[in-house]
Amino acid sequence: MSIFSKTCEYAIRAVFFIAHRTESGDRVGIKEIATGISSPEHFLAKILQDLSRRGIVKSAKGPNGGFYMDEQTLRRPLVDVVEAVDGNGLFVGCGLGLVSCSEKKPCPLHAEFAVIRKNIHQMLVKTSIGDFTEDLNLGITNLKK
Amino acid sequence: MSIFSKTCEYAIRAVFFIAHRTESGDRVGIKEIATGISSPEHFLAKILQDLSRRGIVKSAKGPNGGFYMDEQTLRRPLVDVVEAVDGNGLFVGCGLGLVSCSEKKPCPLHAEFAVIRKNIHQMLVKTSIGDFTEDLNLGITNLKK
DNA sequence: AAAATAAAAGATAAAAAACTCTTTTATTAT
DNA sequence: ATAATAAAAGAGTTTTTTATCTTTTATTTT
Repeated sequence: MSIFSKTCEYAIRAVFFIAHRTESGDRVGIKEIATGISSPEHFLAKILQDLSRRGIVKSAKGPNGGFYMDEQTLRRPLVDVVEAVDGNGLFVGCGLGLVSCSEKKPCPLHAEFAVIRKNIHQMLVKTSIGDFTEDLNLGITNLKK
Repeated sequence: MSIFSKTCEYAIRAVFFIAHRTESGDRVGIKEIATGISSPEHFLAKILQDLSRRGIVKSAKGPNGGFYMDEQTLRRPLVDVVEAVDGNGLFVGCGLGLVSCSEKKPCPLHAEFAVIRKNIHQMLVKTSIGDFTEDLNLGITNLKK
């Protein structure tokens, strides 16, 4: 198990990649993104179609088409990407899978999980898609394999 | 997505239940555990077989048989249960799924995830299976549905 | 020894997640 | 208008996870 689903990992890596490649305003094709983040091309295509429908990335068909981002999408918090793909199960909901778990009727790990869930949520709310472009440009960080 | 797999959620709930029901030293059957934690009986049986092989729970066949725990297993940290079922992917490994991600060649969220992973790990190391028995006995916490 | 009990083991089935391939639609450039 | 390009959409397949059912093995009680 990892924190995010595979789909969500690809989604986050893809939006980082697009942000980093479209600062100048131009577009980047699915093939280039897929190789750039080491993901299966057609599977990623499905994911980006979905993110596009939800307005998290922009896309254009035809020659010189591809995926890109505008100032507004670059400022969207990471939590928007995660929620679009994996839903909010990571932030709400019981760590032990109990639907009835609540402050009143808590599971044994309720308090412990509250802290962890809050940490994850805050991290994803504080960070925006565009925040990571500079380090990628500088080669400090990396999205491949 | 939730933090743990369904299997792991059942496993944790089951060990809590067994700990809580076997303080007095007696054994509890798979049927009783399954209804006590709202899990599918045969699926849970598989999980407990595995935990039993790994020494995380004890079991005995035949009349008056069932699952139980001794002092030693009650003191084992929760992380042992999680690692037995879900592996250590939650504590080690990259949040974005990059196998090559490291301090030297980090993914963009490397630092952010380091904190979260450490939180989760510490929580699971600090808490033991037996730590939750009292609250369950008092009816403060709950393992059903 | 025989019957009853309960976990272990084996074999299968259903559902969800991950992944692939093909066709269609929109856009641009010639 | 035509050809070329690239995403969108549709229709699968494969793998993993979750779940069920049946048979076997070990243990206890009578």
